[in-house]
Amino acid sequence: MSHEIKDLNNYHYTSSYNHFNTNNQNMINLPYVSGPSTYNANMISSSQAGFDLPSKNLSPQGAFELGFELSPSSSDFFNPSIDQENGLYNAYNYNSSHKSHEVVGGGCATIKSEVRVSPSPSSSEADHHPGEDSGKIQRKREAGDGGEDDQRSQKVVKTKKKEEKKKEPRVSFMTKTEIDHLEDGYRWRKYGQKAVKNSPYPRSYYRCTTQKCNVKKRVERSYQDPTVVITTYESQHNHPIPTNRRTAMFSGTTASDYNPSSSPIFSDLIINTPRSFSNDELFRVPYASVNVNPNYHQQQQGFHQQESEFELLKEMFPSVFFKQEP
DNA sequence: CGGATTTGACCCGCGC
DNA sequence: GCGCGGGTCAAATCCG
Repeated sequence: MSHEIKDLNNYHYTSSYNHFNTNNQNMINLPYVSGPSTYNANMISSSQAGFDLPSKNLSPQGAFELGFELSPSSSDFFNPSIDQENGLYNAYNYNSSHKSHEVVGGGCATIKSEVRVSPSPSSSEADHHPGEDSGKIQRKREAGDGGEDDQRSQKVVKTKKKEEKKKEPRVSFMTKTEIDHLEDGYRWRKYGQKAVKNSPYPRSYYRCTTQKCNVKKRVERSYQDPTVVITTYESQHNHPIPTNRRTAMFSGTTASDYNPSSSPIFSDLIINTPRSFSNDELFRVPYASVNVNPNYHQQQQGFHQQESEFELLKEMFPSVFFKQEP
């Protein structure tokens, strides 16, 4: 069955931000909000948001704790570190020494659907992400081409795999929704499903259907809170959102209409400010891009630091930042 | 009929 | 070395 919700108004809504959803998805206020390591902690602080957090989450790291408890694999994705090699998130001035205090830095966060963004480096030794797709495919192909070269090929592949693993940015976030596969504007093909240890809920594996785009995402439901869906994106899209997939996120809201402080959307989404990522930037800049010219190629042209930061975010969460033209 | 999903098999890395 | 768990493949199946 297709997971597309073609008939729903929220078709274009991104899963992770489905608190914007005006349709009936049984969205429930999430009592915790957190950002990830890099974006995260500073962006959203659950413990200070005044939610009715479970007692176990009352610590500044409450949200993280929940995330880590969800599943062993999930915890990897919330690893609050950064890939210093690819430097992908360096723009956020992340300092790993702050990782245990990032959440503290936040102010008030009000959000209806939790957004846990966690660009996790794959470089960590503890970050075990076996089975990198490209590597496997290559391995199989090479193995099939010539038997004598198998071992040598495999060694090369293994090396490549390690290198690739180090450079795969991951972003995880949790969404309170009953929908398993949430729309984010891109087209995905499900290529696998596995049972998750200690969880009655399976984990689904999706791959971006766009050619030459090796972005993958995993979707699993928290066994502790079945209403929470954990989505993990791996790598970045190298293409714009498919044009036939329109993001209705901001439909009805024009550039002139938009006001972060008064918007019914963002009035519920007040995210803490990362050290190098202010609220103003978080919302104003993307909107500027959205409303002025949501063109992918222009995204490619990061003119300064702020924009480059948003490029990453926009790629990670395109449907948050883009309004696709009809 | 083409594309998406399902699902069992397989591979790999890691821990013991 | 072996077992386990995560991740992927690919044939079968489903569906519009």
